[in-house]
Amino acid sequence: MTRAAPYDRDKTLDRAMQLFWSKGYHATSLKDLEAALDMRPGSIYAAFKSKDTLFRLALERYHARMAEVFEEKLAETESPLQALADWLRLHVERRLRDPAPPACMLAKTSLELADVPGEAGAEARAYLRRVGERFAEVFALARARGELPDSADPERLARLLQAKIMGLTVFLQRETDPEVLLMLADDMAREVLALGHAGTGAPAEHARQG
Amino acid sequence: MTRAAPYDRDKTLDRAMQLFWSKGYHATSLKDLEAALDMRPGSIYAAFKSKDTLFRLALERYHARMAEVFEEKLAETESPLQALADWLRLHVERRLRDPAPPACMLAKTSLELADVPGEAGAEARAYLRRVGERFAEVFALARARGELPDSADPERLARLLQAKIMGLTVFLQRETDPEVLLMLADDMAREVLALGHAGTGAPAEHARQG
DNA sequence: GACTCTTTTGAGCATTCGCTCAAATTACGA
DNA sequence: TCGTAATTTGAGCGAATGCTCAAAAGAGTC
Repeated sequence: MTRAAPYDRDKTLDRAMQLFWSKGYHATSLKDLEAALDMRPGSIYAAFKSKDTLFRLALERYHARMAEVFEEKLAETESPLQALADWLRLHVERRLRDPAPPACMLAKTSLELADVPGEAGAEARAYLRRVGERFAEVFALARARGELPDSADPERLARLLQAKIMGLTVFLQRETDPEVLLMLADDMAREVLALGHAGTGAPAEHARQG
Repeated sequence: MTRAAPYDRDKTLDRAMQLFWSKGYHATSLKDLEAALDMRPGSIYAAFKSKDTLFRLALERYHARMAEVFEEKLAETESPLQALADWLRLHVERRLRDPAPPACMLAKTSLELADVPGEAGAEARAYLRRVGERFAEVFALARARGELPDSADPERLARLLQAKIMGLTVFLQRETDPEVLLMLADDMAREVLALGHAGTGAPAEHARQG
């Protein structure tokens, strides 16, 4: 090796992720990327091959970051159900503090690149599927610990939760009042915790197996 | 007047809506529109002024269509709560039958045009706000009829419901199994109906006022 | 300092973008 | 049948798009 790349690949990918996350794939031009990464076109293509590839690296990074925060919360909380509820609230609190885009990048991409040829849209949907599977594992764990009735269907609960979360992040885009948003996250968190109180034959017995 | 336009403006707008709905704003080129509307660029600009204007007309149309179906269901059902639940299921059933794009065009647009200058994104968010207000009216009606406890907060319930619906439509994009989707709609419908059984001091007392 | 290998540079490619406008076409009244 | 005004046409505009590549610049070895 005779010359090291002067840029920090990690920070560069972070900036690309931030930009793509906020503007989406199509609305982000190479001029935008050149400015954000402080690199000239040739360097960008030498380092990342194409706009498409760079976008997919940004997607992968986004997924990894989100999973990291989630697993952290899960590890530090006794009850899996409580961890899900806490994470929901934490998610909104973070978005109120950070200048990060409010909506989920995976959901955004899945929608933007729905009928557009290319792998990026399908890739985003694959990541979403993995997130859903992880939620199902957590619900299964909760059931094994007796937090959920035996009749509970982890996959079904996971889909319901994931749909709610994606809806929450879409909602974050149109609403800015912190109080309202925290209330919404709280309502969803309560619905998760209420699953634990069910199985008594009482109300809120949605999402049973079969 | 000496020459009538040969095209049917209503059908033309429908086709434009379908195209924008499915591909989004940026991924839809004028070439695509020319083909879908069977019009040459000059005619399109004479009739609709610009791509942006045409897109906003498509948005308006989408909102009107959705509102129409909703109001119809509401009018034909005794209980407002039941109407909401039925409409939720109806929505998914329709998407399974029709070849229409699965995701809500308003949510899609709100996300795609989040950080992009222009009015279209804000307009989509304004329509979403109107939908939310309508939901709140329906919940208020349910409360007035005694279907909900006096302590219920219609606006809060409306936000929760709307977030769930948007999440549902995002979910529709990644999942295609009809059984799974109907199950999900059913779970959400049940959560709406469960609100009616609350107020007994039992579980599922989320979304109270204050 | 000269040589080598790697990386950056940026002018500029081909293509596509949204859009315009002078000319051709059409349907009506006289 | 003709004149007229509204409408359609499509070649093509200027600008922007994603991207390339020959040349320049830098970091290491001797």
